Amino acid sequence: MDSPHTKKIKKMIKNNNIANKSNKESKNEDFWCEGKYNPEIIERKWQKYWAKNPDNFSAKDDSDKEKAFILDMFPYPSGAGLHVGHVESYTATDIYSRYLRMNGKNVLHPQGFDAFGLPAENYAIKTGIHPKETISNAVEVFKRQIDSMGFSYDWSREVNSSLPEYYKWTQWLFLLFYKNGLAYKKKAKVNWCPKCQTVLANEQAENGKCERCESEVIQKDLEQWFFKITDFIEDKGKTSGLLNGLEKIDWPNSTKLLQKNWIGKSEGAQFKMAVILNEAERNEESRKNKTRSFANAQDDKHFIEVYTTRIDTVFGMTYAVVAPEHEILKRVQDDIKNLDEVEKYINESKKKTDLDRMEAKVKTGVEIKGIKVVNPFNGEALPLFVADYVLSQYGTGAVMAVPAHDERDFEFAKKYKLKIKEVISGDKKDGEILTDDGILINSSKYDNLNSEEAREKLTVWLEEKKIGQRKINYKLRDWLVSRQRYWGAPIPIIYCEKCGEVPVPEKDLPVELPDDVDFKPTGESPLKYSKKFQEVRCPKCGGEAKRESDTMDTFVCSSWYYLRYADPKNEKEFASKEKLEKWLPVDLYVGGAEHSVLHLLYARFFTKVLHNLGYLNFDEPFLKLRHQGTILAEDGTKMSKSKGNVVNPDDVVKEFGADALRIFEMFMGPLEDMKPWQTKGIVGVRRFLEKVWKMQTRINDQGTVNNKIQNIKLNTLIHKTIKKVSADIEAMRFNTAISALMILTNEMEKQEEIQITNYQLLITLLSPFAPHLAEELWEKLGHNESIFLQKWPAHDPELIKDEEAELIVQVNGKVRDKIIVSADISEEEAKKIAFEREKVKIHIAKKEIKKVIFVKGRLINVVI
RNA sequence: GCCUUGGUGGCGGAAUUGGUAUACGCGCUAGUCUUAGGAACUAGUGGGCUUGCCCAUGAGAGUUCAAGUCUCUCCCAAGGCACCA
Repeated sequence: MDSPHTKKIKKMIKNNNIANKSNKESKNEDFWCEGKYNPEIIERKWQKYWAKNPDNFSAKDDSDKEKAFILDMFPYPSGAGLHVGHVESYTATDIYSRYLRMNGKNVLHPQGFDAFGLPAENYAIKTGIHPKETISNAVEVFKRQIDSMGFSYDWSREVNSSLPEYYKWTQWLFLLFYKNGLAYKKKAKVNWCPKCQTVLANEQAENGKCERCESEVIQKDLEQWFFKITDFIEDKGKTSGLLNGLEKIDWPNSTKLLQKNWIGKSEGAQFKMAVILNEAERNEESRKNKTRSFANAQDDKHFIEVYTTRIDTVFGMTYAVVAPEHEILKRVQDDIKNLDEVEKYINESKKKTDLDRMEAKVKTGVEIKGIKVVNPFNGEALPLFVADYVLSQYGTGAVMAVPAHDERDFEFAKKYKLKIKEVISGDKKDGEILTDDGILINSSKYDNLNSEEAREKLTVWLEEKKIGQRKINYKLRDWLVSRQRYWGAPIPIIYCEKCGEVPVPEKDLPVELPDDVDFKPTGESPLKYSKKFQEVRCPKCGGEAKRESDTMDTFVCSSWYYLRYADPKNEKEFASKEKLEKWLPVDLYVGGAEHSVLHLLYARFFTKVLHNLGYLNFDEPFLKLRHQGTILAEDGTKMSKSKGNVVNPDDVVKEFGADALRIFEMFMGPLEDMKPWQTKGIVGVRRFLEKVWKMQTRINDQGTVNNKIQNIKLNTLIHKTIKKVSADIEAMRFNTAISALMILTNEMEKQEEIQITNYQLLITLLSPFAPHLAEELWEKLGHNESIFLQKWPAHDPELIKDEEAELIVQVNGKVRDKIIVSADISEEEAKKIAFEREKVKIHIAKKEIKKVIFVKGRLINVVI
């Protein structure tokens, strides 16, 4: 089979097998390049070439071609270097970008670094090395590693969130929010370590203990900066809200749902309940009068407000509960008979962190003696409790308790032996309560209504009596953006004794981070210790003033970076309107699912604010979003440094080549799936590349065709492959695209001679996946111009039509035979042929044929 | 507890509107290549037996000429939320 020439080449390859890693390159470089696929050499060669010809990949501000903005989530440059997970998503966007460019699109495909954040600061505390240095070293490593993968980023647009020329605009945006009432200061509960005298992030205060000194963390009210994200939950002006906006973007449903749940919209009713303070008022007559008249009472000592989504169960209320922080407790404290007990409970609750409260499995509470509340619907006087299973921050901080139809109330009522009154009938299991909707019972004139109808009527009643109304609540709170940390963008505010809170004038931006900061934990925001930084003149009155010493949450920096790529060097604006209009919004965004909520929600919020203020002409930043699935270690567990099972891309590139690694990561499975690494699996991909490489020795460039029939079949396959690979790349099904390329390669390999045009098509189809190999082979075929300046091939619809088809013959749905027929065979003809087949005859035997089902070109099913 | 996504050979995974289950790759088996070697080549590879038939897509039922795909019940795994009234 093999020609003498091929045999000779094979022998050469054999004698110099690639497993031999000893460095023989120097001996005879020409020979090596000729005979053997050596990714180490060709990858370096083409990376150099691409670096010298950045125009091949760069985004053109002045081009008329249709734009496409393909974005990766910019990485945090950690000291650990690039991870195989980075490689996975970057390869996906690189393939997509290269494909789009070859299809004539003007592609913006930038990369940058999310360089502020805790790890570098903690490292500085430990080692004394300045975060600036740590980060710049890590960035260098990342860039080298990224380039070694052959990713076609437009480095001329690189951003780094820790550089003053970037965070100047983060600060500018803060001031924009501030001036528009969207950034404000208020007291907020924070985790506070009394020994370190500092605020701790939630993750530093796990289990209520300080990460550093192990002492008990307490909750402390401190002045903190917030962004008013809750203003943008619903549509605002021309801007769609964070909820509605989700409907028009192409994101994974699970991610949209996560955001929805995080926002946590709930629709219900809020109403007032009269508070009875003493025995005298509990007399039947006065209570009734109270019920009817309290709505007009100006003295709010006399009622509490509760929120519920289940007003249909209101007749089942047997008690009410307020959170320990509820203000009613102070207002009525003179009337509380067991004040000592109540105060003790409140104080204990205050000590608990939110985490403790949530983790407490047993509900606790204390009845407030001497006080009753009145259910306005039936005038019943009910006991009032204080219990920390009711959250002060949500709703009104007070709830009506319906133990018959709410799990939490049921649990509490069982423990304190409170009445349980059923008011909804429906199916329920023994020993359990009914929490679903049903038909109302024991609810006076509302009996026999279903829950939904009842909710409507009861709410209307509340509104008519002016004691309540419809109410929508959200779980989402405003975004706390201030951090008592060094390595972040300083908040551009100055405090003057005379003028108070003064924003830093725009001309004075950026407020630069001082270098002369001691990182050792002193207990306060490190910026407080830089005199140079702290002591300033008030921009308004020129008097002595102090700078805000808090920095911004790193999520602020990452909420707008995608906008900066449009105009990364602009010194006058965060980006010019013209360039924003040219490049934004992002057409495809790829990154980890761990950002489903915070980063992606904050970025959407920023976009909506800027749209509302007229800076942007769109209100959703990322039109299409996909997540890359986690790559697990070979044993199916998560890769982690401590387990020592982390795969370093550098090692893989060294052993198998960047092209092999790229293709392998795409071939492992669907992009979004979690999948385990298999070092052996990469061997198959490498073999595939070798096969493509070796085919160059059997090229027929004379245009003669030896086997016409074979050639027609191959042509069909080639055009089918063009169609499939194109469709798969567009749908980001890279695994099946590669599989199709393998099938084509295997088929071409069987040919005695390979037509040069076919080989060129194969290489072109492969080029986005294995860019180095493709460039090298393309050059060897005598082309002077980069393969990436070629047009992506189009398939010929005429050529993908099969002449013949394999018709499946079934009897009663079971496959009994397969026949090769002409693809457009008619039902009559197919029947005729099928009934003549021995295998069919046997199965039909003498039975009567009831029905024949025919699917054109596919199958014929005989039903007996 | 609630929500979401999944469960297909020894492994990673394919499978259009329901229409050949296991494509492609790994691994494995046998063989080939004038030393050896495999990250080379060739062929085979879901299971069972009576060798042309039966059984197989987490389990069980249902709809259909036909189910991995649709419907219901249950089991398991991963991820998210978690006292939000």
